[in-house]
Amino acid sequence: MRSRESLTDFAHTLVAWYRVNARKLPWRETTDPYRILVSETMLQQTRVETVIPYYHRFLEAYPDATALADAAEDDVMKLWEGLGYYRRARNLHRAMQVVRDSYGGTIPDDAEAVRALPGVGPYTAGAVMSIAFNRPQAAVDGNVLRVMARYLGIFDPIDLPTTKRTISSAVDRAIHQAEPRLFTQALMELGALVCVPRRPRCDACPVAHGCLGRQSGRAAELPTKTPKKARRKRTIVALWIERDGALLVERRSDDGLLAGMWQLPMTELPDDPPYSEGELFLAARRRLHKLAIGNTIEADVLSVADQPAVDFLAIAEARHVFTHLEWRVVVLRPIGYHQVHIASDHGGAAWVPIGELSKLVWPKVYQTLLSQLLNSLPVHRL
DNA sequence: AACTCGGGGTA
DNA sequence: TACCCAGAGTT
Repeated sequence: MRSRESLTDFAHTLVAWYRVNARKLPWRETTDPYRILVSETMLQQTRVETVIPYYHRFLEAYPDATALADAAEDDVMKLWEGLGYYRRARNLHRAMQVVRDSYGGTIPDDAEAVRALPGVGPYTAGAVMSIAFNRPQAAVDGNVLRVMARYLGIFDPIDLPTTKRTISSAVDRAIHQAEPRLFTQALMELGALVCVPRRPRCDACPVAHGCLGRQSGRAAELPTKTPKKARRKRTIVALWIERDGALLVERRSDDGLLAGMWQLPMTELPDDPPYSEGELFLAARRRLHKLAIGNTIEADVLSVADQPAVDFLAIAEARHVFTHLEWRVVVLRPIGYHQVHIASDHGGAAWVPIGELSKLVWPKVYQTLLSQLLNSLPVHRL
């Protein structure tokens, strides 16, 4: 481990570099802990350029903690739509309700209280404490893990808790040697601009002289990570059922993937692809059957779900890659019967006028499919 | 310690 | 493709 002297030099050099090279970012115009927390939450696993427009819209709608606490969850989700990791939005909403109810609407200058808020982990707590309150508490994100693994010459995988602790304690010591607010951002800024994942720009690095990774000649190989499992693939059969200018849609479960968001009525096929067209149609027929149970329609057609009396037309297809999962979504439109009488209270589905679809919160893959289908298809009648 | 949870930019 | 991004929560 490094001596206090070298950590002091490291901290001072880094901050001096940051004062000259810092990017101008919206959340650097303030030290309001609420705004810092909003930005840090949005920035979790998300790039700066992606966050900026969301940050502006969100703070315009909810300028302070109480405004967010008082908002309806669906409205909060609508502003988060497309940003991903939607649990972040629910947790931030709940966190501000705690702040409203327990702290009078002001985020407390208290590390334990901040860390206890929903959605606030070790990194975000450190970021809020150091950036907003200028307290010497380490904020260790992916940038910092990479920078420190290289600077300290750590070849152990950075995703291991023990490695994270080693780096975190080094940063905890270093942050005392400089102004915390600047040091935290300087370390991340170095990772974003100079000590980048591939081909680090060591020639432009202010602390290259003390970097063990560079001295070993293997800086670009760092950090190491444990190998991860391959993504599994799934096939989704979704139904396009339109009637009188309304579309049949359904809401996802309140927990799990894309919790509470809207989608076309669908079934996720149980196994890995590939599936034949016949298997897709069979799954679609079964889903349609569930939607139609208890209704007057086509009892003769749908009562025997496995009989191919209803046919389908594939009208759209999209692939979507999640972190641990890959979807192929096939949209099928039933043909071969005249009318569908499906009440909104069957199978969890609801009829929504096409003009009002945009009021709902949609996962990206369904946004893509809907815009394709609503723009390209002629108005079709069932 | 492993797994879940989005979406997009980049080589 | 594969990796990575201002990670947190659950099991």
